[in-house]
Amino acid sequence: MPKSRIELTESEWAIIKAVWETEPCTAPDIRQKLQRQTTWTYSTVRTLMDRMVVKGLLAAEKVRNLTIYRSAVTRQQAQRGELFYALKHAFNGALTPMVQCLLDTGHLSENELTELESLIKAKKKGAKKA
Amino acid sequence: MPKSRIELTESEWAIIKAVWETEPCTAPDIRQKLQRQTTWTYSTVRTLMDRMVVKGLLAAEKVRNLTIYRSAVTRQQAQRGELFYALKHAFNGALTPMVQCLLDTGHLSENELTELESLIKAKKKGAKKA
DNA sequence: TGACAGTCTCTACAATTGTGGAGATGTTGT
DNA sequence: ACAACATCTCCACAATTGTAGAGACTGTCA
Repeated sequence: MPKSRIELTESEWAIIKAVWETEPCTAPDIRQKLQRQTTWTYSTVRTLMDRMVVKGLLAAEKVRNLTIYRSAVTRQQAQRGELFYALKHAFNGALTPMVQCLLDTGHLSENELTELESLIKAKKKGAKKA
Repeated sequence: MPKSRIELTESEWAIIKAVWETEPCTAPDIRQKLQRQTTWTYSTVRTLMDRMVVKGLLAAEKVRNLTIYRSAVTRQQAQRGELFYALKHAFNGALTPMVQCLLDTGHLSENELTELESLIKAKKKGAKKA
């Protein structure tokens, strides 16, 4: 049961996404990976990653003089954290208005809408069984 | 077209929600309103609100020695900002996975699911017309 | 007309976040 | 053995965020 409330800053999101795709990895690896999106120096990346270790978002391990990083939270966990944050603060925990807002705002194609419908249907079926 | 990217901290959410419900209002009003949730002093509330004015989240007006505040962004705008933040960072902009996550995580009753279905249906219809 | 209560202004300070420089150290090819 | 390079460690500093005290100002009721 890792971390109940996960909240990431924009920079942290950038880092952890790169880590998920690369782990196990080093700070230089991540810097490399983010080269297109940011101009962060090694120091910057390193500092961010070390702070994330302290927060329990990443795990670090020393091998000789190398520091190997791994994620300490899954993508799902992080996604949920973000979603809950929005849900709780912006929508006072009410799901339906949130989805409503999503529908109102997003430019959804008919296909996507249909897809959502099937998601819900599937969910309904699952719920019934359980 | 006010503010494109709206992002609020937890404290700011607390404040602006109170403002939406009370505006026009003063800092003491808001402090009062938040009494149950926080133990903020007048100074704290005031500082927060003034900073929000600088950011364009609130508007302030002086009447005699009173400072009257109003929201400068609508609830919708703020909600969208929060939602987009999550959407962009946690889900790389992909809506369907986001809804998926919502469904997976939230403990939705059958009723709520049905409600969501009708939302989508309505949306579909609207989209067709447009 | 003075004591209060309510409000304001100004200032401060610690924690977090964003960013990165300087210099030490370890690794390797020649 | 040394130059070149990759990586690390340590430190720094500005901006933002959370939190609030001290003291000035004003309107009001006895």
